[in-house]
Amino acid sequence: MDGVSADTRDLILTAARDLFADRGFEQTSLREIAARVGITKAALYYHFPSKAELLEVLVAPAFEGIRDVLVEWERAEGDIEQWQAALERLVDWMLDQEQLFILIDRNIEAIDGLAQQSEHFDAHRDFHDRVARLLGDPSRPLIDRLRVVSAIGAAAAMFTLGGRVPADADPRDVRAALLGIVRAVLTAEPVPALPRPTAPAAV
Amino acid sequence: MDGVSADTRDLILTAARDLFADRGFEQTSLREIAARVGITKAALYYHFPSKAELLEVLVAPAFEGIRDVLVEWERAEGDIEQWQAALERLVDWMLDQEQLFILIDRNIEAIDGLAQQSEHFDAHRDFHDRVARLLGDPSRPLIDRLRVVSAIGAAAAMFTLGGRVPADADPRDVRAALLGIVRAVLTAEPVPALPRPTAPAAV
DNA sequence: GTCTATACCTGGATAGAC
DNA sequence: GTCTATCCAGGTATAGAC
Repeated sequence: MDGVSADTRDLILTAARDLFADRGFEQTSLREIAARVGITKAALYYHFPSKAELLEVLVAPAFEGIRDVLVEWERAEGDIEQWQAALERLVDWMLDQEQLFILIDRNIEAIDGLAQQSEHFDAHRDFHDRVARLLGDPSRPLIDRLRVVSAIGAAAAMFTLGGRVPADADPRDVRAALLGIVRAVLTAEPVPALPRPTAPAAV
Repeated sequence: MDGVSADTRDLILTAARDLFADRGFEQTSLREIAARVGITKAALYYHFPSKAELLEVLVAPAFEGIRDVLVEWERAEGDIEQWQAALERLVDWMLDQEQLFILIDRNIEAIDGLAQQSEHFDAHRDFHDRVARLLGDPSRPLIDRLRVVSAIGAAAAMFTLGGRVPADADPRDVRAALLGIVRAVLTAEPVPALPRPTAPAAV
């Protein structure tokens, strides 16, 4: 049979994922993708109606994964243990889908822009809306809002700032460290105004 | 007199900053910038040699500010109080330069891409190098590396995920919360392997 | 059903007139 | 210091070969 023969559509998706993750969505031309697959630029349009939809097909599953976590946050108002559990799943998912997550982070601006115009990218819009709603919800204590948002940022920072998991580290240790950090953020207390002697040097 | 008359170069920079922050670098055409200033697209090229350099002039001071914080991290190996002090300056700087920071975060992918090709964007490359070096340094405990990187991610998450400071919040409360979160991350301990995320962990 | 050839439009960039 | 004219690359779209 042809169970092994990756069809053109899959080859296109693979080439696009690698190029988008490497040099970014905007910096990747359809000509490059077509060349890597071995077809012409126009042939892409038989398989995908636009460059944007190519990106969406790649990232949609990821945002659906994050959405599930956020939905639980909303359900579990103020319950830190529930949040911690949801964050744990997010951390595991990030470690699992490392490549995909890097792609999303690198191209978050492109995804943002496309989501505003396109009728697609529903999952992304949904994610963005939920975060904004959470952050701006006056019915919750400010510290709780910042705890949740900062916990996501802390968990993702390794990817957003560093790019990848340190090669010399045991993945289990990384997981343990990230979970500990997440828990610390979720239970963090505001610091009363500290008079720091060091003058905040202006930029 | 022309003391008040902002010259064309300043008008271009202002228009570019607003447009880049609003719809993003790639999505903003030189035509739009020129139109907002009231000149033609080609006229921009008298003031700036390329679209990329326009962006660099805008963001360079910011990366120099971050670099100073990172330099201190490297100096203060393992000294959490030193890191906390550096992070405090970073938080204050973010809250001060909110608009600029949002611009950078929105366009980090474009900046990344341009920094790879251009001989400019030195400050950005330097920042990126230092984070990667810190994260991959086997001579430091893994937990310390992740603490520092995650602390930056936690502090910046409000901007990277939410977009801006909640309108209803007192800036001093936001600062106190962020500093508390940063401190919690810097002192976070790894969580021993938990068998089940849903287990009612007693804390 | 799959792909090539080709044309169109927008956007970044340059040259040269004024 | 600003403009017109022009070029080239890239995303988009269609017609038609196989």
